[in-house]
Amino acid sequence: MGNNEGISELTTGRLSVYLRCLTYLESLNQETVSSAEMAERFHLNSAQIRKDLACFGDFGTRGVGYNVGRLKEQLVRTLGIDRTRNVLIIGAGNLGMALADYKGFNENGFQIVALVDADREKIGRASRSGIPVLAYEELSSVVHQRGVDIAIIAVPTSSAQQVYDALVDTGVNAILNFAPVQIRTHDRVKLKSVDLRINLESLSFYLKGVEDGV
Amino acid sequence: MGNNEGISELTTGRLSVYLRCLTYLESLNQETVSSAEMAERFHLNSAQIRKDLACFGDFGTRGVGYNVGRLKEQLVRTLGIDRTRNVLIIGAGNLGMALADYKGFNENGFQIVALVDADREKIGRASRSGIPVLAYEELSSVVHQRGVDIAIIAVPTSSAQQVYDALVDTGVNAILNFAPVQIRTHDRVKLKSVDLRINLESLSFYLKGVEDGV
DNA sequence: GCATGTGAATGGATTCACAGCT
DNA sequence: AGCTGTGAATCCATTCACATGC
Repeated sequence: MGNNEGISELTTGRLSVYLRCLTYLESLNQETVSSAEMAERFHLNSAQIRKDLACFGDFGTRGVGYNVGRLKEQLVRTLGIDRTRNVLIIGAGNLGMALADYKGFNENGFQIVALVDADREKIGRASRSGIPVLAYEELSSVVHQRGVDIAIIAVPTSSAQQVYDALVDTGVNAILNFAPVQIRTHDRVKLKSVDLRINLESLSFYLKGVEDGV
Repeated sequence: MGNNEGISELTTGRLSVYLRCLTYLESLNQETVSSAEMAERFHLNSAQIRKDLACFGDFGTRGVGYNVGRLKEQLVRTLGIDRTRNVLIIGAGNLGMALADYKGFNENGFQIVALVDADREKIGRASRSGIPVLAYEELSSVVHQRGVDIAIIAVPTSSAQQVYDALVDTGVNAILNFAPVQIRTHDRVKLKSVDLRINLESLSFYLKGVEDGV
């Protein structure tokens, strides 16, 4: 089925965290782990771990805990990264190029297949690790020919909305946006935004509290 | 004073969004805006806008709305970006370099003062826009001499925790982390993490639902 | 005995709905 | 008449605490 209705993003975000913890435990050759031990080691809450995992099945054994390798496999499947996700980056500027070569984006279920850019100068080049820059005009055919599952928007703010709209038209279902704008979204397509500026401002707000508070 | 206790991060994140919306409205020379109009235009909730703003004072006028310029000024002050925040990036790899030249990090209250790296090869160079790469060994003196307010961790996962600890020792109060690890935190220091991998996995989870659901 | 899985309880955040001001 | 500011109501997430099963 895929009854993932009613699972919050907070929960799925934590699944990613658990997966990472399990990978670490596996590297230590640990066979079994209890929710209490995981909570202790990685500063999490044991009840929350159990509840999150229980959304997707009964993975544990009462009196024993969870089998590290098995639970990890299970999470990989739950997160849908047992198959490879092809990723396309729109915008071959500083950020786009850096993301293309980012390790975490090119392993364990994800693969950057290409970048696209509208700048003639950039087309035909490649990132350091050899990921090619293609023509933005060819967006639609790139998406289809390379089987793109996820698109990353790494263009300037001013063109982010139109890139988003174009991507929706190509039929891509999931988009990660780095441009600091309030995108006008389309229902079918899942959008996640990483807003670097908001993070900095949040830190600034905290600093102000420290400064003014003393 | 600075009674910012009890203000959630969700709220401050939205303040950043409102600030951006107001900047846009200002560029349109709009003098006044109601919470209902903002909600409509930018797909927000009007009651939430009012409640968020009311945490920091009575900025609006009943029957009229909010004065765009005045509210914007107010938010800038509330977020503590009326003064300039000096930012230091640790790690002059692809990501660090890209962030150094990122526009949003070098305007409106933020300024990247330098990068530091442990790699002798990189020290002495500069980013495209001319931000210098200094020696990681000099971390503490760089922080003090350049008046660093915020540090950005852009090093590989394996050294993130030790960089975090070193930063805490220098006395920096706010850190933005890009390494995908569960950092063991220190109370005094505010940490925000941007985990790119979690975002991709969340999109993958969504895609799995679409695929399996049909 | 021990740790999971879960209903019940708590705690937050969002939304509603209206009193109060312009 | 119109819109803010806010208590009350609702919704969602986290945590507690224990019955259940190994």
